[in-house]
Amino acid sequence: MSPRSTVAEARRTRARIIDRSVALASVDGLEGLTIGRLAGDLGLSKAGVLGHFGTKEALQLATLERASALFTALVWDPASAVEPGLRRLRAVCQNWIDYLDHAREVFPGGCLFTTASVEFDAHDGPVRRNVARLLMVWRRRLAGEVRLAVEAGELPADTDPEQVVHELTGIYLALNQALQLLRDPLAATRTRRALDRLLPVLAR
Amino acid sequence: MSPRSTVAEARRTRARIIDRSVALASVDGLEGLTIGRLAGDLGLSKAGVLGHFGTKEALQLATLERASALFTALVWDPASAVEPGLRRLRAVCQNWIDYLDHAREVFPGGCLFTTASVEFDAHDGPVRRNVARLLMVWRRRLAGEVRLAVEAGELPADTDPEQVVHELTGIYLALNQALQLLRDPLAATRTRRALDRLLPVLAR
DNA sequence: CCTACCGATCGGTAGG
DNA sequence: CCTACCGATCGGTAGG
Repeated sequence: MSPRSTVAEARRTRARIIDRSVALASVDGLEGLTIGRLAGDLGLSKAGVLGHFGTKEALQLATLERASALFTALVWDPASAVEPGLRRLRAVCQNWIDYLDHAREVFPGGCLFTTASVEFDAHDGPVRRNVARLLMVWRRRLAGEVRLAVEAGELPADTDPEQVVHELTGIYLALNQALQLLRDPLAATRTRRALDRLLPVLAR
Repeated sequence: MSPRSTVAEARRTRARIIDRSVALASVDGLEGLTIGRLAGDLGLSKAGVLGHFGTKEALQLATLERASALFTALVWDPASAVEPGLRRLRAVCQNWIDYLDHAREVFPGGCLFTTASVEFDAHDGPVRRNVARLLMVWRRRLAGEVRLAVEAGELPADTDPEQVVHELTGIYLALNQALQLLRDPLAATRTRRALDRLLPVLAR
C-alpha cells in the first residue's frame, strides 16, 4: 500500500497547478494568468495555490520552466537519435511544426513562448529575462545543428547559421499566427514550402 | 472648468486619449490597457475617458483603428507614388522595416498588431475579428503588389503571391522579436538579407 | 468632463 | 491546504 506522504502529495498538487497554469497562460498569457482562476479550476483556495510559489512572478517562472521542459521533450529529444547534419536539422524543424500544430492539449492557445515574448518584450524583470534566455538557448542549439549540416557538406560552406536561425524563427512565428489567429488550413503546407526554400536548396 | 466643452474640444480630447492609448497598448497590450492608467496619464477622470467610448472594448477598437491609420500612413502611403511592380513592393517592404525599427515614438513597445494578434488569438470577439481583418487586408494588398511584379515580369511567372506574403509576414514577426525582445543590433540587416533571398532572386 | 460611488476581482497575508 | 481578511484597482454607472 502507498503510505500517505504529505510531501509527495504537495509535489503532485504543485505539478497539477503548473500544468493547468501552462494551459491557461497559453490562452491568456503569463500576465493574464490569475491565481483566482487557477484556484477555481483546480478546486483549491487562492492561498492554497499561492502557497506553492509565494508570488505570482514565481508562478510565472515555474510555468515557463515547465513549458520549456515540454518543448524540449517534444522538439529536441525525439531528434537526438537522428544522425547529425541536415537530417537531424530537418527532424527538429518537423517536430517544431508538430509542436505548434498538434500540441493543442498542452498549449491550447498556441506557443507560450511566442505569447510571453510579446507580452514581456517591453517590461524588464525576471520573466522577460527568462523568456529571452530560453529563446537564445534554442537559437544557439539550432545554429549548432545548422553548423553540423554545413560541416557535413549538406549546406553550402558560406551558410551563415545565425541568419538561417533568424529566418527559421520567422517561419515559426508566421506558422503560429496562421494557425492561431488566421486559422489558415494551408499554414503547415506554407511552412514546409518555406523550409524547403530555406534549407535544402543546395543539398540536392 | 470646462464641463461644457465645444464639440471640437471634445474631439481633440478624444484624439489625445486615443494617441496615448496606442502608445500604452503597444507596451502593455490592448488588454493590459486600463482606463485608470490612461486617465492618470492625461490628467482626466476615469469617467471622462470612458465617456468618449462607452466601454473598454470600444476604446480597444478605436485604438486599433488609429494604429491602422498610422500604419497606412507610414507603410502604404509613401509607396503609392512608386511605379507598380518590384520597385513598389520593395518600397513597401523597406517602409515596413522602418515602421518596426524607427516608429518608437508612436509604438514604444513595438508593433501593436503583433501584440494584439497574440493577445486575442485565443479569444473570440470584435477585437480579435478586427485584428484578423486588418492583417488580412494588408496580406491581400501585399499579394496584389507581388502579383503586379509578376505581371511586370520582375518575378517568376510561377510565383505564389500568397506564399510570398506568408513568408514576408514571418520576416516581419522575426524582426519585431529581434528588435523588442532580443535587442539584436543585427536585426535590420538580417531582415534585409532575408528579403533579398525571398524577393529579387529571379529578378536579375 | 467632473465627483462619488458600485460590485467584482486582483495579488498577497495572518493564522491555524 | 484552509478560512478570513487586507488595500488597491478593475470596468462601469448615476447624476450633474
